[in-house]
Amino acid sequence: MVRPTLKKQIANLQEAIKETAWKQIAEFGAPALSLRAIARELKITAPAIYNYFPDRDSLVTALIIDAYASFGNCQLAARDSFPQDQMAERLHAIGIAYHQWAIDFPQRYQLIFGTPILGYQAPKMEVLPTAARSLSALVSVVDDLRVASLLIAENFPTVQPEFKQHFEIWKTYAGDYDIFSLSVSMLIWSRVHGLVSLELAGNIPPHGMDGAALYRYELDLIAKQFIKEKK
Amino acid sequence: MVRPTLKKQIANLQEAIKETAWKQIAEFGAPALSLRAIARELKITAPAIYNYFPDRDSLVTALIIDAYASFGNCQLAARDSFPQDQMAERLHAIGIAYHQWAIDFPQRYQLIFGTPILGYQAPKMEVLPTAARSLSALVSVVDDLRVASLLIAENFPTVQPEFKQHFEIWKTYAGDYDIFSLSVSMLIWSRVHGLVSLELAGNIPPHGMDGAALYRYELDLIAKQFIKEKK
DNA sequence: TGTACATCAGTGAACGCGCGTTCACTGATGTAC
DNA sequence: TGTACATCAGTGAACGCGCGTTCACTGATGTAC
Repeated sequence: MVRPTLKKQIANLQEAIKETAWKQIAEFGAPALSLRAIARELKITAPAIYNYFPDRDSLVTALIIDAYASFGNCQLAARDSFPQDQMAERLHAIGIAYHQWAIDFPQRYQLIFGTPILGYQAPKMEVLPTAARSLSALVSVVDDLRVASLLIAENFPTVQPEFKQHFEIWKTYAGDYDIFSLSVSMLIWSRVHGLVSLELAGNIPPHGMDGAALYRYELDLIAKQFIKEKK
Repeated sequence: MVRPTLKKQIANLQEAIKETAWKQIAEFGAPALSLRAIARELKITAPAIYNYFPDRDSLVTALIIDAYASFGNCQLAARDSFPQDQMAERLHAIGIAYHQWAIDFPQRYQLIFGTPILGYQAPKMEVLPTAARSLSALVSVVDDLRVASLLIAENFPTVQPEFKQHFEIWKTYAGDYDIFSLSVSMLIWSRVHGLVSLELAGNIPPHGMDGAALYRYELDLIAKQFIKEKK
């Protein structure tokens, strides 16, 4: 045999399809993701993709799950770069890693946390476990802080009963964490997400103000507002 | 004349096109906005739209400018619902109005502050004045607080020179505000935006936790961190 | 080792569809005399 | 008041395009004997 078989020209076509999809999303946006364009770039025909994904939506779902997994691995690795009793350091590491991952993979970030794609509904059962795991790094550290009595609580208004109930629902997905830890985690997440998404959208106005510097500001402010100094 | 003329069946076609466009964006998302679909709904032919907008992109630009204007009017009205010396009340009103506008017009919010549409580049010169005005309500109140020595400054790290330079650029667009006021405004905006965009994307996880309640939490925390109590 | 056969990844043609944009046109409107 | 005419908003046909998905197929692979 002189020429290599067609099959082996691309070792792992399933992975190649996903990689090419990410490239296209980066260039044209997730809503414009096109099976034919992917096939064209991989020099295969479009129907070949159907051997790996039953339809376009299931490819998108696979991309979303991959993105959550990559993000979650990154968060957990950051957390575990400090021992469990250095919670402030862990929280800071998670924060920095969050920003860095978003800057490194803006398309992945937008796909899982940005404006949802209308006309596409992610199947909850498939996506939720990976999504919940990805946020567990943050929640676990906040909960460790609470257990160590290092969370500043006095600033918080009382949790309304109705509000409490919603958190109870969340707990069934995210694990049995304390309500207070969950609400603090949520606020930290939203602050961090706010800056990151403004930066990714180019709204740190205008002309490339230093997003990373502003981000470090905010991490400090978050720590000051929520964490007691260790005695 | 028995039947009305074709012209007068739709009094203001330009406005009707934009309204229909918003409806379609709400349903299918901005990237899927289609001139033919708009025409179909208005019971006109697609080329008729070209009498009002030279191409698809310029329609999108018009929608963006309208959205900024609506948002800006809402912000300024909220600010002016209290006299100039009640700055904390003004700030709170702006915050509440921000959330309410986003909930009332989620598509408009996503269009101007959400994931940018790849393949569409808004013409800066046309959009910037309206965009800058829309954020001026917040910045002006924060600057009033600073002038009255009611902004808490001690928590802030020193502004780096390079960082300062970026703000100088921004000032040429947003007005001649103090650098410190601008950076505080930016942080307030990002916090508020973070919660709102998580809520709009359905990421206040999961199943409709009370976004408005969490939002009021955060407004309180923002006020506590940035505003001194009046003596 | 050599032949017959089942497997199945990838092909190529075809389907019906919607899109933005162009173009020459039509026909009601409103003005000028 | 009545006629001729210019205006111009909206029409309808056509352009070339890309899309997701289906289907019967082909031809290399690897196995069973």
